[in-house]
Amino acid sequence: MDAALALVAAGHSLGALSLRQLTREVGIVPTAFYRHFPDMETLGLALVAESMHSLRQLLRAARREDLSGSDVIRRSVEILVRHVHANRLHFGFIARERHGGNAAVRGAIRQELRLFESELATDLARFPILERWSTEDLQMLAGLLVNAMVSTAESILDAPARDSREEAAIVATTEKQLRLIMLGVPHWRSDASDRKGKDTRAEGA
Amino acid sequence: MDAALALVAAGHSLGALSLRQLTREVGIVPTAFYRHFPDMETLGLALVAESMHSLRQLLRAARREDLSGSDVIRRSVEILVRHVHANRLHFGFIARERHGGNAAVRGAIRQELRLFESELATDLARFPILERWSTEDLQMLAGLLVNAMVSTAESILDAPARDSREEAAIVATTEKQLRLIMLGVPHWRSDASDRKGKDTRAEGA
DNA sequence: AATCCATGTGAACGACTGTACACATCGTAG
DNA sequence: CTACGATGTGTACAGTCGTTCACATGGATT
Repeated sequence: MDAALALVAAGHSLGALSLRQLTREVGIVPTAFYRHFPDMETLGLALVAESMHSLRQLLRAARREDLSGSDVIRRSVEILVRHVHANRLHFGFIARERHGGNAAVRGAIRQELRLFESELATDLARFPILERWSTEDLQMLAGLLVNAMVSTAESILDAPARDSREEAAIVATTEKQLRLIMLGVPHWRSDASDRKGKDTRAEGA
Repeated sequence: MDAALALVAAGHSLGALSLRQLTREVGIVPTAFYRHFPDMETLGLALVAESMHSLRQLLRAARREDLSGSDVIRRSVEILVRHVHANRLHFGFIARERHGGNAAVRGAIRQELRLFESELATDLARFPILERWSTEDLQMLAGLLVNAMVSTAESILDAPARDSREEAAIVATTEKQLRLIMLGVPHWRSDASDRKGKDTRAEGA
């Protein structure tokens, strides 16, 4: 599995990765692959599971820290960046295969990401400002945040080298974006979402 | 190029697409490929250019409509959805290859997307609420919006069928997210972004 | 009418691919 | 000590791959 992650990080998508290449990298003979997985697809699913474990640890790390201060955003992003670097291969794999190749792998990633959003949503519910938010709205917010998170992670991974100036710029922009999102939170009214029908459908009383 | 788009949409990433497969789909002999492109990579770059043209037309369509009303968001998302469906293959190609395979193709897409963000930023500048925003802040906002846009497009493309209930849910969530972002805009103060250094660096006067 | 250029063809090559099968090795549980 | 299960090896085969080269064709330019 490590070899597969390394090769995927080196440029191939999982679908373009040949069984023989993989076993060559590991140092075993091609047929030995079948001792461990019946399929490349099965390998892919295993890698999804492993990578998602890394992602969950990100949430757990965030939970451990006390994020109640005024610089929640800065510290959250910092945790994110640290974890992306510590698990480069896992994050890279998810980024690559999220829309890339095999349908089953793609489906697994999508489902896991949805689950991840739900987890984040329940964490968000603990913040005083979000106390009164409905579950759906929390989910919506979580989606927005996960989205920003994933895209930041992808940008960092694409950046040429660690500790580059480019990475600092990415982080700064992400922090700004999160701050802008959070500025809207106190003024949010969920029911405004149903107003879009007000022109076409009369609403009595 | 159409055949390549079709095959990529059918599941292969561009890197996993074989020259022979492609020419088989077109109905010509493998060697005839070289009459048009020296490389698969070159084909990829051509497809990036073509697909980006579709994206730009999205902006142009948005400019044509008068978006000054109170339901800017709803109508913008509607334009997006319409264009995604009208150019399924192009959007799908970009989504797939953005983090997928060939490094050159990936680089081209990233660069073009940055350009696209800049275009959107200058369009945003025309809105009265954003009149006084700095260029960088506009770029930041544009990045956030493009991000949401791209991710919405990807979700729509992954949704099972057109006109599905799933798609309606995606659209609704996206509209909510955009509305939340826009709620923050009136309260934005750019200089707050530099406050993060206030602990470590003394700021006189 | 003669010529050229763009496009497509066909055969051929050596390299790589996935997978089947019989066999080797070796740590460990009985 | 023996037997077994897990893991790896070697050989083999038929299919696909990218790329080469000489050749065909047919519409447009002269």
